[in-house]
Amino acid sequence: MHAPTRILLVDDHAVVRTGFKTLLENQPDLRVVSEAESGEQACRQFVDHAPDVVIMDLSLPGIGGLEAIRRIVSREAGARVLAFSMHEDTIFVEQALQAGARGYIGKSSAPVDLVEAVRQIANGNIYIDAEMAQRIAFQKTKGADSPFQGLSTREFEIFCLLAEGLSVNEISPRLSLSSKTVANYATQIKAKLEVGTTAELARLAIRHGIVTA
Amino acid sequence: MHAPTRILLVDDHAVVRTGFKTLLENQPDLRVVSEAESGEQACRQFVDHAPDVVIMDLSLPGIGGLEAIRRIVSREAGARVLAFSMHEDTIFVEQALQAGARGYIGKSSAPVDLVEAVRQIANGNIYIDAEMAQRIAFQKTKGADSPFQGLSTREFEIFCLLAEGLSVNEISPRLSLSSKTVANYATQIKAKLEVGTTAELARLAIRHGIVTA
DNA sequence: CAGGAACGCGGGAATAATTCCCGCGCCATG
DNA sequence: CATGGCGCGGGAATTATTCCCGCGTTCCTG
Repeated sequence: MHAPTRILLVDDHAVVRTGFKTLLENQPDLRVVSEAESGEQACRQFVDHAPDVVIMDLSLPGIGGLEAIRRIVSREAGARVLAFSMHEDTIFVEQALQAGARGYIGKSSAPVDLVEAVRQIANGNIYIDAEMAQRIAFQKTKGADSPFQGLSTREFEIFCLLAEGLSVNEISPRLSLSSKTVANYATQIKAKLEVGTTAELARLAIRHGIVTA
Repeated sequence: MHAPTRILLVDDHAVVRTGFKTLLENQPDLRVVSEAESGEQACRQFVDHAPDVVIMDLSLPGIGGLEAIRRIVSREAGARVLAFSMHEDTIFVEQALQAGARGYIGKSSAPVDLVEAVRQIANGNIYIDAEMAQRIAFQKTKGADSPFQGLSTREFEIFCLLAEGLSVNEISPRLSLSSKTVANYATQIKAKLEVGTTAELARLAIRHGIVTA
């Protein structure tokens, strides 16, 4: 029997944190040794407690979860971080893994998956929410690394203006184009980005830092 | 000793639900008798189990939490619903109470507050997250208004869905409304918020934390 | 309790936007 | 030099949006 896996739990919602903690500590091989409710705090707790696994919510106040992961991993390259997020967008998974996380569980994960994920990560493996993994794999085959790479220059330009909230009829004079042309581009852009509405398009742009909210 | 308070727990995140349940059932006087992960399911579970208290997440798939509260309360005027949300904007509290909720706890609530809230609601009292209550009170005195306070309940609900990227034709079946009605609301909402496009509307919503990017 | 105002809902009709399909010219790349 | 992507936009059909209207309900308020 090994010593229990020591966990640092990071989430800004106290109720969620408590729930997670209770859930994890029902397992004899897991122990929550520390909690944090912000990215900054998480970094400090990490150096103080040197946990085996960090469970990190991605949507944190202050520096976000992603930045916190980045800082932790840059300090300790072998750090084992399990990212958690309510968001179902695959971009968060990719971002988290990019930042150095070893695993990801999402909103649709069953509680048992959380426990399993922690064990896998503790053993040095990676664990990615099955549904998310599938969706990412699917996207890769379609060649969509960054969703915007598929856009041509003109398309991207118009995409930005749409995301900023301009209408087709505001864009066309600005670019000295027919409104017909801009409308056609807009249709094409939405198809390429797989969004149905300009609101979705705006959110996508904001997520990627293309425009500010 | 009374019989334990029977609770219906509604949240679409399985992990959160499990956490809440564990937390609640550590209390001898509380019992989770049923769970639901969508508004529709919540309505059905409500009639099936007639719980003493419903704990309702406001951000649900399908019909939202607000709509679910409205349906439950319209069926059973005395229903005791405790609204819960991750959002920190006071507008959600106001909307939830408007819809018929008897209480509200927010993201910053401590676990003990959740338990306390349930007990208060079960006793027929109301319970509003202290921080939220203060902020609302403060806003009232200040006359400091969020641009959304001019929206009616229905308008706000549709505003959220539009901001999330749903089209008029996706919203109308979800709320059991004519697409004509939703389209009319959309026009009205854009006029009230002084935006010309749904992309602007989405950015506005994101800026105010109504929806996430 | 009557009157008014705000809300929720949706039809009708005109207008505007979106979409699909098409063609043209350009220019780079194999 | 042909092939394919890009930029540009017209035509036509389809949808969406908008403005205006009415109806019923509810909730005050005088």
